[in-house]
Amino acid sequence: MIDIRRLRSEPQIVAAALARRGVANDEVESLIVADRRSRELSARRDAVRAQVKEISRQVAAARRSGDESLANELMARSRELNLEEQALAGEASAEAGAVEQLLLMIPNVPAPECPDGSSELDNVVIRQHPATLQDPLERQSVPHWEVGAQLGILDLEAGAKMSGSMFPLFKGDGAAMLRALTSFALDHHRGSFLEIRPPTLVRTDTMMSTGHLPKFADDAYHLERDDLWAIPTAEVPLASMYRGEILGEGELPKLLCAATPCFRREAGSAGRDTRGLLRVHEFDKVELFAFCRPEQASEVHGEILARAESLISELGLAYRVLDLCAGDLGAASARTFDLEVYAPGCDRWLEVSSVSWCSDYQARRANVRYRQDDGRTAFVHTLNGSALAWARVWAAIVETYRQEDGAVAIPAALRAYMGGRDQISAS
RNA sequence: GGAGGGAUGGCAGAGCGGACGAAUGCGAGGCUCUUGAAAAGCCUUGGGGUGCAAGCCCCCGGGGGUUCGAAUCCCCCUCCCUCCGCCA
Repeated sequence: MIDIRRLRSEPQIVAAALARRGVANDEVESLIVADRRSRELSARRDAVRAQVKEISRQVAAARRSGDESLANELMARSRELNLEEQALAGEASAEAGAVEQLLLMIPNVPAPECPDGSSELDNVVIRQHPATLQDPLERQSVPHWEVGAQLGILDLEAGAKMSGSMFPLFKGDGAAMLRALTSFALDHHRGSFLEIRPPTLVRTDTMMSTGHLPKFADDAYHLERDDLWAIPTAEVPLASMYRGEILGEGELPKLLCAATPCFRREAGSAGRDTRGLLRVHEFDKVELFAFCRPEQASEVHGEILARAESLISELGLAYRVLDLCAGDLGAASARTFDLEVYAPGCDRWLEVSSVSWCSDYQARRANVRYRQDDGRTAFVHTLNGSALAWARVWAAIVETYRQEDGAVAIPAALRAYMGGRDQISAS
C-alpha cells in the first residue's frame, strides 16, 4: 500500500501522481478525510485510557496502604471511565477499519519516469530485436494451434474435455519442450537466484500482500471449502516468504526464482485472444523475485529485465521491450517493462514477461522490513519478473521454427534438454 | 481426523493478576585499557501509532472475554512439536 504519511504531507502531489494511472481524486480525498477522523478518535480514546491506567495504579497503591474505601471509590470512577473508553474505542476502530479498506484499494504511485497514458495503446516500445521483422511474404504463417495439432504435440480439445476451454494439453515432444524450457531457465538463473518451489495454493493474506486482493478477486481461482487461492503467479507466494520479518541489511538483495503453474480466470477478457495459447487459464512460468534496499532497486530491476531478455535471445525469438504507461501498470507496480515475443504464424506480439518494480508497496502490505546501519528499520523494495511464461513462448517457438516440411526445429539452447534432438516431426 | 505440549525482544530463555515493554545469557553498537588486536570492565540496544515537543497510547502468535488492572485467567482461531490414525 501507499505511504499514508506521504499522503498527509504532500496530498496534492500523491493525488496527481495517482491520477496519472486513473485513480479518481474523490477516492484519495475520502481516504484523507477518514484518516484525519481516525487519528482524532484514537487520540481521544488514548487520553481516556491514560486516565484509566493512572487510576489502576492508584488502586494498587491504596490497597497496599490498606485504604479499602479509597480503593473502592477509585474502582467506581474507573468503571465509569471504562464505559466512555469503550464507546470511543468502538468508533476509533471502525474509522481505522475504514481507512484500512480504502488504503487497500489504492494502487501504487507510479514512478515519475513512467510514460503518460491510459491504456496499452500508450505503452512505449523502447527497443526491438531484430529491429525489423521478416518480410510478410517470406514469413512462416501457420499459427501454433495448427502446427501443434499437425505434429500431435498440442491437443486443445483434450484439454477442454477435462477442464474446459483455455486449459491446454501438451503431448509428447510438446510436453517435453515445456519441461525443457523450465530446466533451461532454472539453470540459467542458478547461482544468482535461489531456486524455490513454493506452494501454489495460498491464503487470503498472502494474496493481499501482493495487491491481488481485495480488488481483483474475480481474476483468481478460489477454493471456497478451504479458503485457499490458486496463485496467478509465483510472485504471490514469494512475496510472503519473509512476511512480518526484519531482514539484515547484509542479506539484501535476496534474489529468488521459482517455477510454478499459474492460474488465471481471465474473467474480464471473455472472447478476447482465445485462440490456441494466446490466453489460457493455466500455464507454467519461471518467476524471478527480489527483496532489496531502495537504492538497489534500479539495478535489480535492470538485472531481471536483462535475464528475461537473454532467455528470449538464446531461444532465437524476435522480441520487443515496452515501457508501460501509468494507466497500464499493475496495481502494485511503480514501473513496469513488458517483453513481447513475435509469433509469425499468427502475426502477433505475445506478452511473455512483465518486469515490475513495486517500490515499498508490497513490503508495506506484507510488512517486510530491513534494519539499516543506523539501527532503524525501513521497508524493503520488491521486484518481480517472469523469465519466462512458457505457454506463449512455446507458441512463438513453434511458429518461428516451423520448416517447409512441417517439422519444427528445436532451438539450439533447448537441445541438451531434449535428448540432443534437433527437431520435432509428426509421429 | 484424534490426543497432548508449545508460540515472549535480532537469537536463546525467565516471568503465570498490580511499579513488566518485560529478568538473564548470547549477539550488536559505543567507551576504557592497548602500538594494534584479543581478553577484561563500563554503558547502550525491540517494534509501532500520535504529537512542534514533553508526553500519551498500542504490541508478549492472531481475535474475543473476565477485571479497577492481563504476558499472566477464560473462549475461539492459526502455526510449530510429539504420539496415534489415514495417505501420494
